Amino acid sequence: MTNLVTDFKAQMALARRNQILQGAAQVFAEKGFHKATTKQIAKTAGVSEGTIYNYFKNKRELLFALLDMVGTQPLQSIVHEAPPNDPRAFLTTLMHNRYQLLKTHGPLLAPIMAEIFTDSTLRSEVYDMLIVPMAKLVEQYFQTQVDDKRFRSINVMIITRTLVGALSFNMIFKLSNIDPRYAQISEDEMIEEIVTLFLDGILAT
Amino acid sequence: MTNLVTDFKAQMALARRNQILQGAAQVFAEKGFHKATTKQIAKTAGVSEGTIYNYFKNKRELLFALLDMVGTQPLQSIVHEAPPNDPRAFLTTLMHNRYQLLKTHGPLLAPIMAEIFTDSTLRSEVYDMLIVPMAKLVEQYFQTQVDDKRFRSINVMIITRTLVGALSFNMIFKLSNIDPRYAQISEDEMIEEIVTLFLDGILAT
Amino acid sequence: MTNLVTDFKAQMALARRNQILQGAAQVFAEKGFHKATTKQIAKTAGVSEGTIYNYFKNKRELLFALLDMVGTQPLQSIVHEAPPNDPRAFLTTLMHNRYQLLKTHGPLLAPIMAEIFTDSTLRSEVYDMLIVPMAKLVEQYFQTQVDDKRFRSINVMIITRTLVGALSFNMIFKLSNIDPRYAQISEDEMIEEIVTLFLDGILAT
Amino acid sequence: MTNLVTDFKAQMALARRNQILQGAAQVFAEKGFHKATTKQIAKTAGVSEGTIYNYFKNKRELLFALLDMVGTQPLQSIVHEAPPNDPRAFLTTLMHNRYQLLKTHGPLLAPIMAEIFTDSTLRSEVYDMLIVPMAKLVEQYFQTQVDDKRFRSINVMIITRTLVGALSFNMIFKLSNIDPRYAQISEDEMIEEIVTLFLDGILAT
DNA sequence: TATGAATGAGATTTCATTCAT
DNA sequence: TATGAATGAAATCTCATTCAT
Repeated sequence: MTNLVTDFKAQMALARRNQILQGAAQVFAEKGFHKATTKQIAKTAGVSEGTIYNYFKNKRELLFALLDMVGTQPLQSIVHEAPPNDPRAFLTTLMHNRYQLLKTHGPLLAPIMAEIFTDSTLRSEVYDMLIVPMAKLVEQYFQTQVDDKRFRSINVMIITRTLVGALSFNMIFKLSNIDPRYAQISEDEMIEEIVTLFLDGILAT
Repeated sequence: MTNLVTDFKAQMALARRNQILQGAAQVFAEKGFHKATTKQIAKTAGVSEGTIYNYFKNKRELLFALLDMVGTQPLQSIVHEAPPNDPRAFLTTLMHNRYQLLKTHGPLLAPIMAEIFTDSTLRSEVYDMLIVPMAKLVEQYFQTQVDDKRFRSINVMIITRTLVGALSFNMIFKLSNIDPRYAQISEDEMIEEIVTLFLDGILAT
Repeated sequence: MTNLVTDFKAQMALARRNQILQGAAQVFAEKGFHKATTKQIAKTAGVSEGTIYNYFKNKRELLFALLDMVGTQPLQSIVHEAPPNDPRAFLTTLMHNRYQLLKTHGPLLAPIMAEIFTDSTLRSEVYDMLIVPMAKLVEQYFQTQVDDKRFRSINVMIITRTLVGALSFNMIFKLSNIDPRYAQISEDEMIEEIVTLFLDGILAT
Repeated sequence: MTNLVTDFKAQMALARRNQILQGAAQVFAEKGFHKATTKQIAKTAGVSEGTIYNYFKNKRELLFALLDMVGTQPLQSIVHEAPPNDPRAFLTTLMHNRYQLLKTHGPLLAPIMAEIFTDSTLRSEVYDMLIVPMAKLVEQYFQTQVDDKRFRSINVMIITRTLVGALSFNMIFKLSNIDPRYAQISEDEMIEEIVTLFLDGILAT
């Protein structure tokens, strides 16, 4: 068997794997992890139930595989994209980047988030894959700014979590339809408001 | 049948209802909603499976009932407890209050949170019951401060969600064991750091 | 709840358990363990599939439970029934007893025997439950006879297994329809032939 | 196409067939018939799953084919090898021969035996292939000895089954590890004990 | 002929809910 | 009202077999 054939087969396998993942993503997004049945996933993906198990050990592995898809999102570049001496630009860029990530993968992340509260393995995985990279990046950035006296003395760990939580919460409100008032605010406005808060606080000057 | 007897019966029924809810709370906290079985709940509560269905329509209603228990937490008092002209005191008091709430009900809230991502009814209920009261309170407070020129002009809606998100995220980190560094920070320190951020921002002066 | 009620319930439970075991026995006998489905067993027993699992942890436990039924067969009495000084009577009685056991439980033992070759746990259980008691009894009897000089010096372990094997094999032939010639031989004749072989050997005198 | 080519092809096909059977034998021996998967057999044999079905109609045919391999064991020669007038030599030779057969094919015979209890076709086949040839041979030998007055008058059919059962049972004990005491007895001793029993019985003289 | 991906029927097991006592 | 045995739908996963390449 030549390499060409091998490559072709590998391509096909990858395509089929993705086909299944797409189906799983869709059904998970619609029904959540538990109410999504393998039968439904198979039907949506256009394969038989058995085929799913040729590519994934079990239903849970589908969730992990989907997480991997989301997790492999570039983040490091932000450090270089934004001018290092302009914290406003940095934070703004970072937040837009995360917003786009959630906008893209939001429906998929919901069932993953749901499982997080129950499944400690998944919890660790999400933490290591989605939280840690961002947190580390932001912490380091904050520390640098503190060292350079551009930021006052802060607990970078807490402030970082504060940032992540603040952003996440607002994103969820903006991307969901919970509060209709959010529809009237643009992504830019929302992010600017948060950035300004972090930089200047809310006290009148 | 006299009122006395009726009352006694009602009391018994209420007691039995609570008994069941205690059992459900415990098992939900341990196993999460889906892996909690009614058999297990019945055993933990010390009743039979059938009895559960005399007090609750189905397993899902147990979750809603538990949410009601958590939701009926006093919050309004904070406004009066803290001096209205001292935003730092207000925010600090508020945050401690919420922290205590999560500390008390955290294990029970986890399975509820997990279901939120799947169950839109539950989502609305949690939103109306836990988020809205706090959000409304904080929004009003913020608006007052803005009107009184103590706060600069802000989008109170966004800043409020930012506050809630920031606090929630930090609380989760502190109450879980995800990041060991959080163990070395006291509740007071954590809340102070967040409050200061909100009031002053992070820029060096 | 009075003891009467408890007893009644226990009786019912035992009856239901037996009802299921009867169904399992029948289906196992017809189809063998692997081809017997729980659905079929449930139908035959006249209960729902779920009910089976209220009484037995899994399908395999049905097999073990059936084995227990077969295993609890009296054997010790033989020692006392037969005159101790009459080896011919002892062996004859023993063999008839075992023959009756197999005649009664044969169809049920077949699927158990089949699993023995695959399932080492079952193998041990059958060995301990069916082989060991008989073997021990016979070995002791043989040893006594040797000590009393009624038997020549023999390896009681081997001779015992020889006896068990010899009897088992003949019983299987007699109870199955493999060899039609066996139909023309009575149980008495068969056992007498074997007993005489053991006592006298086959050499012409 | 010449005969040479045809022959070559036939040789290849036979080789491939054997290759598959070797794999099947190994996996059946390890896992038993039911737990052996065609995937595992294919891997062990070094072929693809599909190829198996080019040579065998289904998984069950593999078992039958393996049985054929075991069954084609020479036995007739024994009659000529052992001095006809020396029953002890004859029985001893016969038993050693069967013991070697089981020693060689034992692991493979186990899964076959397991299926016997369920599969009547297999049962007949094993009977015709393994039991009948030996039984017939032994029966004839016994009859001759009876006719020659070297053996007393016996039911050759029963005594033959007795012999086969006696030997089989002891062999299984010796080849398995069920009873550790069997490890301390040599093959020679075991067989001699059985032979002596058959010839002389166990009564003290 | 060889491959191995795809199939899909079918099996075991779980568990929320019902209902006769 | 309390019980808990019975239910049976439904879900996951396995694996012998097929078939396009």
